[in-house]
Amino acid sequence: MQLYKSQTLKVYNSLTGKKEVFKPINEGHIGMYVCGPTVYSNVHLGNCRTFMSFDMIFRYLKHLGYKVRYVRNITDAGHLVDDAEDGEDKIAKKARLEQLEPMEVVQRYTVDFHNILEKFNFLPPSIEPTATGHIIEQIEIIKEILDKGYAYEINGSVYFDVKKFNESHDYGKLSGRKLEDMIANTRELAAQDDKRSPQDFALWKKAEPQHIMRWPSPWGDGFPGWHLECTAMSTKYLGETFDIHGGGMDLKFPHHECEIAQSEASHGHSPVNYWLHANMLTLNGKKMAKSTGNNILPGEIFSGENKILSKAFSPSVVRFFMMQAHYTSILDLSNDALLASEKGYGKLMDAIETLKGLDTGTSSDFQILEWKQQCYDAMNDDFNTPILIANLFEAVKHINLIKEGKETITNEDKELLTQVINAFVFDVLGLENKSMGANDSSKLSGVVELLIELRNDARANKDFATSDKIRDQLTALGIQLKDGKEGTTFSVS
RNA sequence: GGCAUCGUGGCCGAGUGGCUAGGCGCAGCUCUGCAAAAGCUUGUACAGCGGUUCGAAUCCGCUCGAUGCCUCCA
Repeated sequence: MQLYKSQTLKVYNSLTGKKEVFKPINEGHIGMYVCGPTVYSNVHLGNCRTFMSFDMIFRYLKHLGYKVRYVRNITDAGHLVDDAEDGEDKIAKKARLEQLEPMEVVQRYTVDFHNILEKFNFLPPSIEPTATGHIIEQIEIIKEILDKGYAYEINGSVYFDVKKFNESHDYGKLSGRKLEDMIANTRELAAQDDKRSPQDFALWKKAEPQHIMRWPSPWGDGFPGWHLECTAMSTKYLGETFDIHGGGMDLKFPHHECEIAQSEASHGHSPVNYWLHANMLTLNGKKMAKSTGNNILPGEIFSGENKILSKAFSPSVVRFFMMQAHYTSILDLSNDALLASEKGYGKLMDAIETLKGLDTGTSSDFQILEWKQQCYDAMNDDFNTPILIANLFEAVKHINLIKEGKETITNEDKELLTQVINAFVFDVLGLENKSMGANDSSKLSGVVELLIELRNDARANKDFATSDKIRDQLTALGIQLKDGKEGTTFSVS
């Protein structure tokens, strides 16, 4: 039997503002769409957090036995740099600045994006479609919206008529905005453009002669509006209504609001049952911004080449750090916080190593089944990874007590514990055991075992000068010796 | 200016109308030749001011502060 039949998953739906029992449209199957990156520069860490949250969600849904089609797009066209006047595409602008073909920019940063995600141990999505690969689908949707009367064409561009749409639909229901308020608060300096009202947004933009990214359309050469690709691609691969749509909080308005409007206008019904929004990452309590220098790239964390952190941190440690916070909370990254996570991560991994070699007995002091359900309860409560991790540390405590001979565990329970802990740590949280222990390279392991033996001989002879020299020099090399009841083990940092 | 979210102990970060979150750090103890590791024990909280309640950090109001959105943005 699939796990989802016995576990009740609840998710926080941004659309209703409530935690709701999750029920897919087709039993056993889930369609999930997440807004991916615009590939005009290196992915920054905040981006990674959002995608990591949905990677974890994807992993847990799969763990529960669902068949998930996870679509995460690559935006390689369509996002405007400024509003009306030059109408220049972000990608095109970067291409001009770097003297590259637009697709060269796209390729470079797509590769960077994939590299970083791989380091973070992301699962690849089921489909990773690009905006430029779906121009035809986007044009089709524009036609439908025009046919239904919710858009107008002017000077080779097509705009979505928000006011008209709002007469029969609720524009703003996701972000809790009222069109009247938006109109009242419109800034004065709205530049000259063809829009009937500032709230309207472009479905198709006419390309000026110098604009290098352009496609033919019924309205002339141009390029698609910046919200349309997600509607086109989610509809194509997941259908007109699908289960989960995710993205960063900052996309709630206007991006996701516009997606809803486009879908409702063209298809006549709401596109998504559960809207999930991942929250922002701040750096030292402030928002990340290139302009202020309060910014860090994932690669700079892994290499340690940055001015913000005292040392390098591995992708797994960063992942563990992010999993220690709930995905809907703002998370603040700082040196102290990463340092603390690194220690905790090491403790967890050490315990998983210890578990392998644990002696078993005739009874268990640790109620594994009860604990196991607590782990599921945590994840079922809107993917509460911090609580899951707290539960994992409960297990760590027992593992260490058993190792010290203060508690016992049966063989059967040990196997169950191993299975559950591996499932949650590696499959669901997506952590990797990069801190090698004795299972690392056998040569290193052999050498350290030899040194441990020599040290123990020295200790037996009360030659503490020699034994301390071995221990201290190994420590200096990053190899920590751990004396226990059952002998000495080591870990490499 | 408008909308939204949030404000927890030395740091990070869960949660909740009355019952230990957890990690890191600090202190004491056990173990150790000494340490480290591990275990045990302990302290320091719920932004401020009012209100609802038998009882609120948890609900309501106000104030202050932070973050996000309102223009592309995970």
